[in-house]
Amino acid sequence: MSKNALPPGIEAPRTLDGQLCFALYSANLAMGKLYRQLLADLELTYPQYLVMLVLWEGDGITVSELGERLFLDSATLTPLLKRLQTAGLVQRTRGTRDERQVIVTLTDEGRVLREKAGQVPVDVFCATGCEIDEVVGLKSQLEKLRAGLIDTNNA
Amino acid sequence: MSKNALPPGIEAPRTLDGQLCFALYSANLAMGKLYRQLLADLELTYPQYLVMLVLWEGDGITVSELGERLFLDSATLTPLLKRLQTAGLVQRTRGTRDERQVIVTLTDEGRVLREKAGQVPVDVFCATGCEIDEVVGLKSQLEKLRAGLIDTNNA
DNA sequence: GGATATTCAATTGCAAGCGATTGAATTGTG
DNA sequence: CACAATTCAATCGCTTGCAATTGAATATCC
Repeated sequence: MSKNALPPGIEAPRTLDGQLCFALYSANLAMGKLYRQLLADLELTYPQYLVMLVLWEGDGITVSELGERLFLDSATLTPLLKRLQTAGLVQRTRGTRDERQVIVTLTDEGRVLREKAGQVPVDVFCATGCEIDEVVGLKSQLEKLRAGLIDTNNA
Repeated sequence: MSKNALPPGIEAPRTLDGQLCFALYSANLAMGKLYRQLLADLELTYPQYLVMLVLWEGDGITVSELGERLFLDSATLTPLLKRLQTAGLVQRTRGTRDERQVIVTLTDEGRVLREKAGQVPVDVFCATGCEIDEVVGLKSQLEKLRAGLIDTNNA
């Protein structure tokens, strides 16, 4: 059962540019391209940067916990974390209490990288060409959308 | 030169959840998962569906034109179009006037699929859990963001 | 305790997405 | 006309992202 219906007289869009999904899809692609440039110096990809953001907030967490934060699963995270480990930014150790778990920890090098990454959010904000209020509002609208979509997916 | 700076006293966010990029990234992932479900019957992936949307608006266009609409390049589109061709939805023919170009045309089967896809946008709207006004506003905000980002990328 | 179910990370196979390059066709310029 | 520059699609190599499965460790239930 859907929460809401289209109001009478309103037609669902049939064109690419009429769709919310495409605005979301293409804005996300554009954001990814921006980050690729900004992260080139750090030798991080965009998803790798998101993982590092979580770890900079607090490391020593499991792959599952990382996945819950990022809405990703082990099929995506395991190879990504191996690459971060190869890059020397992260350590992966089996949990002692529960040997099924893998605990992800920052290396010193990984911690140091945080400083180098400090300018990235500022540069991103500048690149948006939006006012701060717009960015804040857009973020919360996207979070609401995400919540609605996830809610529907699990219904 | 950036269009705007952070207002004094406002700090750039350092957390994952403080970032616009992550809201965008994760909302886009959630949207992709929804579309995967909705498109399963049609045996289309999400990007393939976007390509079909363009072609349903008007086919007989080149790979480049498709790429301009979708903000994708041939490295992404060529393999995708080959899969659509294998699926019998699309024809690819070298241009006669300019043999560098490849013209993408719908097959009858591809045209028929349009009807089956008619319910998708309605279902997506329902799944958002948002009001129509919110969706419309969010779409235009995302388009503005996209424009700003692309503008910056090409600066 | 022992069988069963669940949880966790890893793996496989596939489809994007893109930087970089290639080769062919066309355009532009002298 | 000839030759350089440009355009176009295709290709290569790499990194996501995910459904489905696997195997090991743990939890649950009788």
